[in-house]
Amino acid sequence: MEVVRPEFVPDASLSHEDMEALQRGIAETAVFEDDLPVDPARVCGGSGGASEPATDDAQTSLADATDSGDAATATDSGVPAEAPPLVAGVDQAFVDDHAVSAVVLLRGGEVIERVYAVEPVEIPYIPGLLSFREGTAILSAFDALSRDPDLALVDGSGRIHFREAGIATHVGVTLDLPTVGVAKSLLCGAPRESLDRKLPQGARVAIEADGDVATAEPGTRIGDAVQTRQFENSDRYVNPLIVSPGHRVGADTAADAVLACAAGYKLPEPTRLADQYADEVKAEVREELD
DNA sequence: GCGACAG
DNA sequence: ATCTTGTCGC
Repeated sequence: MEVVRPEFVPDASLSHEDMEALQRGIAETAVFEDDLPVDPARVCGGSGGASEPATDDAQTSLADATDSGDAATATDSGVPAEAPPLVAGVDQAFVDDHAVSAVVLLRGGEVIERVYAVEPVEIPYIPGLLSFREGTAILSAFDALSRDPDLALVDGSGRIHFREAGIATHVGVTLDLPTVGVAKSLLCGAPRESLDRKLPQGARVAIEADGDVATAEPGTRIGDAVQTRQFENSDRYVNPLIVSPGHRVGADTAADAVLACAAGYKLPEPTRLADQYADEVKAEVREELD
């Protein structure tokens, strides 16, 4: 798919000041409410999501996958059955000075396409400016994708960001694609309840803007901590994921989508499979580098 | 000056 | 993110 807003394409040669200015523009353009082409409740596996105590039923097929032919959508029973939404997962891996961005596209829990791109990284990791380091590789991978996803889950923050323009928001606005940010730790903002305790699977704790979020009124809900997985018979516990709207998705739907895509692992399937694919590609790309 | 910070 | 053994839980 292609870039819809060229003015927001991440440019690593900008000064930090200009990068921040660009982020403010991105945040003003971003839509933090539902504006999806599909029913958010059906985003992933045809069945439910993770709300059930993890029995080891469908552990999902190992992704090797070439793909499938296109099955027609038409049904001959009375009502036209809509095909499940196309959900993409995005994640990166690094090899020396190169970023490997992987995008895995799923429909009803099935992998239908996988693409990747390798781009040299121009700048170091700087909290708050992550998209300027990884954005080029991500857009390059999306350019190789043959169809447009209905929704994409991106590793990292979306609205939970100092200027409400995390990597999920940056990518979403640039492509005008509905996105959700899925991070493993909190960049900024304040949980309304302590996260240092064992939360039950399916639980959500709102994250609100605090003084670190320069563009939002303190108290604004900018995302949630979401418990996609939890141990049953143990004193140990799994930390929640930090989920936030990227673009064209509200906080409730962002959390709904992540929980709907959870299949027994902490990470939702799209992101988990993209993470796995990025590692595979990394191993191969590792050699063809001088 | 100090703290604090996705991947 | 990346470098890694063992350990725990399901």
